[in-house]
Amino acid sequence: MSQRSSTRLLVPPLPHTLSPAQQDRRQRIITASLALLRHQDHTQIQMRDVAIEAEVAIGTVYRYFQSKDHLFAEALALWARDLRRSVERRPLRGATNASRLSDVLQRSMRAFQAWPQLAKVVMMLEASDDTFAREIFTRNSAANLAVYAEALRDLPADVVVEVVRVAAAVFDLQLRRWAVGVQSIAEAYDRIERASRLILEFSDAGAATPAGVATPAGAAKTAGAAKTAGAAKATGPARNGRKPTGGSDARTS
Amino acid sequence: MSQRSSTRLLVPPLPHTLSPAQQDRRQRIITASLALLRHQDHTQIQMRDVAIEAEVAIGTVYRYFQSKDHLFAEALALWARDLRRSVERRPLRGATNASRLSDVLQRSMRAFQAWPQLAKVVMMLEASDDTFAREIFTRNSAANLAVYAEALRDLPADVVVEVVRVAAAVFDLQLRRWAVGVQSIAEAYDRIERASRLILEFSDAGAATPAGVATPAGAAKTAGAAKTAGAAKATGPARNGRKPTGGSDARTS
DNA sequence: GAGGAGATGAGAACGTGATCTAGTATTGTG
DNA sequence: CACAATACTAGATCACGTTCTCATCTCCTC
Repeated sequence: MSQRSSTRLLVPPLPHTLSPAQQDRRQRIITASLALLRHQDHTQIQMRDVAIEAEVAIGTVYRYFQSKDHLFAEALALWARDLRRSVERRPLRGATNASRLSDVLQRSMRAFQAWPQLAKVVMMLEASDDTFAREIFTRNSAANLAVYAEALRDLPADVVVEVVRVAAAVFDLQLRRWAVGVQSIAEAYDRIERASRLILEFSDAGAATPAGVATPAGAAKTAGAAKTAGAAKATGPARNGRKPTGGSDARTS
Repeated sequence: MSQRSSTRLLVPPLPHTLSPAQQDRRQRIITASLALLRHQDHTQIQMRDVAIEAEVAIGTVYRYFQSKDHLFAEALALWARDLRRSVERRPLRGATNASRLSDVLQRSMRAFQAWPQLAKVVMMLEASDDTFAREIFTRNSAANLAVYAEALRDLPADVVVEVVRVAAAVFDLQLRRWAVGVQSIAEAYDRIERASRLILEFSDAGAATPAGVATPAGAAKTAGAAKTAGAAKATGPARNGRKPTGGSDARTS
């Protein structure tokens, strides 16, 4: 949390309980934060900046959002919802589970590549203590798992669950390493492909996988694949209208 | 970083360039932060508290450490170095790569279980912008990879690299989910075991692995394994004196 | 021993997330 | 329409990481 121990008694209202004018005001604040995020990291955006951009008082920002973390969690969620529509227009590529999994992960990575400031927001939210921010972030993460699962076919449900968990872990780590500058975006793509193959090696053994785990030629091919992966991070509801898996995780906290 | 844009010209000196009195003072600050971390989260520890505990002025704390993040990165590193000695006294358990990998990961998890505040420190450091903190944290992460690699036998070097990267990603995610309360410690152990088996399924197919990927009995066994895993997170130099793998990653930033 | 350079101490000051205050505007109810 | 309740505004204030200031101490050199 922040510098002043929390004594505020009024919690942010649930969005659906707001009047139309309030919903508009709340949304304006979120879009203002995204607009500012286009030009600078969240660490450089002050809440007073957001208030000015949204044309509300600073107290109004805190009326709707518990904290800066909470606000940026909603901003990330808004971005993710918008991106769902675009990713639904592009079917996953690949003849094997590994290649399709790699494809969806690399699309997600590519979306962040286009807006690196959001990667830093993810980092922040992963470490956030704010319970409102955490809820929103957890829902997003669960939606990610559902989308990753759609890349997998002909596997038992329990195996799918495990695979997408490992895949999500890999993605998080690669995103982080890129976001903090420890590795290049090309390396991130490469590692995603390699890990996808490793994780699903048992399931794709019978498929026509031309490259092994660690061939230099494979690395070059990966860079090419990254170029052709055009969609964004798929974080929305499953395409069949299924509930996001893991959604109950957020409810237990 | 923090509330005041950084204008300080004097960077923290490298520890080995300090006089004996200064090294003692610096170390006192680090141990003071660890002592305070025994009773509260790092978010509740103020730098003035650390200064008082270490019996130095607040300016002296900032003489040796760039930021609060930097200080707690060194505190974590000190803890990790101490724990190397204890993990070196216990050979890894298991007849297969998956079981040995699971063992070392679960030992690491157990060390955090004994001191949960440190898990929150890891979360913070993963998102930290402070370059000094980042360097120390990156070195630690690289040392982790080296230790995980020692659990793997009879695998090509490039496969080992890939496996330990995925394993580290899984560990990070499980640690985080437990630290923020999204899952229990038992679940974290369980997921570590499952992921280890999944990742290494291709290599352990010929070994005598009695449990499948998702048996309830396996889950119960995992809890037992956690009880017997007594050592801490092995983060130090490789036992054979080998250089930590991935160490060059930190040098490139 | 004297003097200078560097380090440390004590505490003030700065900056930004977050909370509070007093006045004004809007909405809901009788 | 009048009044009460609620919401918003503008800006002051608080808290803690961080930086700065001035006085004092320690160490080194001549």
